Amino acid sequence: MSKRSGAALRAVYRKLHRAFGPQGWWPGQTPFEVAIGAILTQNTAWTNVERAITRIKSARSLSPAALDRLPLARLQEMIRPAGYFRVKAHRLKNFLVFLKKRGGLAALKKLALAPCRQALLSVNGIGPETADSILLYALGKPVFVIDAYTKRIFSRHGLARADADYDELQRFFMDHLPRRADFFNEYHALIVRLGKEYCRKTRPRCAQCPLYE
DNA sequence: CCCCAGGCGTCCA
DNA sequence: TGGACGCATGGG
Repeated sequence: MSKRSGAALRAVYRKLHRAFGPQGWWPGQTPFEVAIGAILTQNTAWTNVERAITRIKSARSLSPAALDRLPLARLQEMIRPAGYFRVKAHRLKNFLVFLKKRGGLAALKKLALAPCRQALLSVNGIGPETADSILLYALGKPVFVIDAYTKRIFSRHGLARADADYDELQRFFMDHLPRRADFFNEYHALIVRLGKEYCRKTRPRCAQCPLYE
């Protein structure tokens, strides 16, 4: 069962990679930008996050110090296009306080995976997916990111239980795949690509999914 | 008009 | 421990 699951997961990866090629994730130039994007994209279309990040950049505020100096109300207006802007402004501020206390992302990166994850999860507004996105795409840690697309795709294709929670699903991937950051990076990016194009909730193009090939 | 998007915290049984 | 609910903008 363990071996077969691993083979199935690797087969899915091969199909996705053949269909879409390398995705070059995360869309963001610095670890800090990646982390900010990870918070802003919570339950939100990425195009809206891009608008918000563009506005932050235009204001020359895309750094921990500059964002920290920004009054809450100004931050809210800046990230308004990303939705949930009041909630997310607080979450960004919480993250900035955390970063300052921890000595920045570079210091955080020196920690081992488990304590680093635990630290991120202690921030109010950073849950498992956001923490894992930061760990993988900002800090280069070998952790598998689970998101709504992952659950939907793998349960629709009968490869995972529909009622599996986050940690269960993550263990499923991490116990059956080689734990390499660049591999997890590409795999998750491909899942999102597939999800956006072929695995929406309402199944517009479900039948043309490249996984059926 | 409707549904949807790369979640999370809070509240309550 | 887990389900309901609020949070909000922009696109289809």
